[in-house]
Formats: sequence, C-alpha cells, structure tokens
Amino acid sequence: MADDSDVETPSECSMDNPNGSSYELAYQDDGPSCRKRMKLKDDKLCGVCGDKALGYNFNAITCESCKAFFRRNALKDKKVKCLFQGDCAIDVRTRRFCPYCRLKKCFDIGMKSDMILDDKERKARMEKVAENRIKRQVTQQHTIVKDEPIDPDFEASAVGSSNIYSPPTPSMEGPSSSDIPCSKSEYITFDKINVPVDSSDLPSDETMYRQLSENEQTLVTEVGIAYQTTVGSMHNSSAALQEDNYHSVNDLINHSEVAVRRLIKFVKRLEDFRRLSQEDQISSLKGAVLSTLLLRSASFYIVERDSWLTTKGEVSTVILKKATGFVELHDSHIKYCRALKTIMKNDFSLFGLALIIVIFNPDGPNVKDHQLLSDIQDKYLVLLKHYLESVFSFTYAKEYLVAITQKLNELKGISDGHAKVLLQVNPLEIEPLMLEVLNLK
DNA sequence: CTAGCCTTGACG
DNA sequence: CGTCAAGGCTAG
Repeated sequence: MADDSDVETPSECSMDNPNGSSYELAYQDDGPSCRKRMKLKDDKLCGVCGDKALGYNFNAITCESCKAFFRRNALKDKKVKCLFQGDCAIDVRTRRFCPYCRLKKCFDIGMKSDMILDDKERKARMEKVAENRIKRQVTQQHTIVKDEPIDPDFEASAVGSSNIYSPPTPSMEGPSSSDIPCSKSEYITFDKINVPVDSSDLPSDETMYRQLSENEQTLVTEVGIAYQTTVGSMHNSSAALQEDNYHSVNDLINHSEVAVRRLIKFVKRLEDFRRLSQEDQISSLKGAVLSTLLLRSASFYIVERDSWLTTKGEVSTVILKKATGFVELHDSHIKYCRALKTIMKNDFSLFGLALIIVIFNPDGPNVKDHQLLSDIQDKYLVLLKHYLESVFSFTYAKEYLVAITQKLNELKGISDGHAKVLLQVNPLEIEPLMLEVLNLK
C-alpha cells in the first residue's frame, strides 16, 4: 500500500466523497468541443497496472483484465513463485510477465478474494438467471395467441409438418384412426382395455359419432398445431442422439434442453395458460417437464421396430439403455411408449391435449391456485372426451378415454422414476436452464 | 491464459 | 432507469 490516496473502499467514496476532480478531468480532456463523449467517464486508473479502469472490482479500482486475472487466480493456491525478487513492477505492459507479483499487487491494493463467488454462490446466481429467463420467455409475448406461428423455428416447419409422419403412419388430424400395419387381431388389449385398432372396426353409423361444436373443433385443431410445431417437432439436436453421443445421463438431460424450450413455446400458445399467475405458470411448467419429455419420446416411438424416429432416421432404443444403465427404468419407459403410441398413434391433437392435461395439474408441486388449475384441466378433459367421441364413436370413446387417462396417471410414476435418477446427477455438469427447470438445485 | 465485451441482478 | 460489480464467453 504505497499510496493509500488512490484506493478507497466503495462505501467511503460513494457516500461522502463527491470527488469532483474526475468531472473536471473529463471535460478538460475533451475540451468544449467534446463530441457527446459517452457519460462523463472519469478516467479511473487500475490500481494494479495503471490501465484504464471502469470502477471497483473485488474492492479495488482495476481494469477489466486485472479483474479477470484476479478472479481466475486469487482462489487457487499457487506453487509458482516470482522468478526475481518478488517486487516486479506491474504496468499495462509488463503485467503479464509475472503472475506472482501481479497477484501480490492485487492483494496489496486491497482486492479481496472472498468477494469472488464460490461454487455455491455462483450456482445460486446462475439459477436466478435461468429462472428469470424462463419467466421472461413465458411472460413476454403480449402477442396474440396465433400470430407468432410464422416461424417457430424453421426446422419445425421444415421437418415437422411433412415427413414426421411418413414412416409408420401418415395422418394427423381428424380421424387419427390411421393404421398401424400391425395387427392380426382387431383389438389391441392391455390392462383390460380393449379398443379397436383398425378404423374399419369402428361403427359406420354417422350418428354414433359426436359432432364437435365449432369452438371445440377449432380448439382441438389449434392444440394439434401448437403441439406439432413445438413439442412434437423434431429438431436437429436429436441428430446428436445418433451414434454414441449419449454417454451419460448428463448428456441426456442437456440434450433435452431444446425440448424444454419447445414446451415453453407450446404453453405460450395457450390462452388458458395465461390465466395462471406467474408463479403458477412456472410451477406447472416445472412440474410438467419430465412428463413432456416422456410424452414426446412416446410420440417419436416406432412400435413396429422398437426405435425412435429422428431427423437422421431411426435409432434403436437400446442406445438409451446403454447410455443410462438404468435398465429397469428404461424398460418401463419403453413399455410406456409402446402403450401410449399404440393408443394415440400420430394424432398431434391427442398428444397436445394429453400434454395440456398434464400441465394443468391441480395437484402439481407448488401450485397455488388449485381451483383454477383444476377448472382448466376439466375443460380439456371434457374436450378430450368429446374429441374421442368424434373420432372413435360413442361406443369406444370411453375405452380410449380410460386408457389415455390411465396412461397419463402412470406418467407420474415414470417421471418420478426418472426424477430419482436425476438426483444422482452432478448439478455442476448440468446446464443452468435444465437445473432450474428440473429443480435440481 | 489474457483481456475485452457482454449479460445480469442488486441498489438507489 | 442508470450505475455498479459479479460472472460468462471467446478471439487471440
């Protein structure tokens, strides 16, 4: 501390020391002819090297580089010593010659290493940032429900609409009763539920089908499109799923980040979602993340070949088993996909409705307005029922409804299974957005 | 590694 | 709304 005159603590100078000199200097510098010099930038000098400084960093006025240098080095115990006498002069030119003396000078002028955020604080900070990001994404969109469709993200429109359906079944709206070439039997059965698998098994009598009201019809369609263009579309990163890009659960989680973004996009399109308070929006979103991923995986599941459909073709599900090593969980996951996909086929409206019902879960973690959530959920349950009646006839709708709701209930169990796995993951290796959204703090 | 530039949350 | 002071990112 050769000269204590130039270094003051932030508190000291901020309150009682106007220190007008800086202004004078600023003006003197540019003179009367000052071109709108940005601010009255006073020329502070770095206490370490004399370079230009913007303000305090870790309790001393320093330049950006010494700030970064200090942040990088102050906490690690060094074995490196000065090659000379330990009193090297440090200026903007020589500052990088001797890290030891530079760091020593940092401490000498009063920089405090305890102002560097530790792992815990840093993590907390990142979480806050991530949370705000989500909040912003969800909130910011005064735009109306459906005038942002232009684009979602071009891959969605490029890949999503057309070829997604190609392999197993081509169909999407309306009578999704398309047909999996499967089947020798007219009915598929699981868990005591019998539903016809082939459209030819459905009643031919028109009056056996519900006529959706106009509102219902548009809502169903919108939901289908919303799902298709967001969660239900494939994205390039699923190409990353190819080879053995998935070595660990971590990779799996991090690669799922795109899917989370899609989920946000999806809910942003729902006007009902906006009826929720901001907290409940976040809560219900978080609560639905894992389920979304599962639903999504089911929609890309190809029953006939036990594989996933990706932008790069099909990938056998065994690669996931290998990646995670959680065989048991994996098996139940696949079993789930099989069952769900068999019922829902490639009907985006169905997947969309299912997702909505999962999202508006009055029983979800941390939700405040259970009532509202429940009301909205009911609305979509009814819509789902009606939709099923319009597609599968009154005769079979009930079976489908039971089957689907049952599957949605199972979703919880499987999600929880995955959640347990997630708890074993090292938070430091996970992207902040996923950390936040999965509650892995 | 460095160092410059950028994004953020807290604070007044 | 502007300033301050953290961390992050990334050419070089």
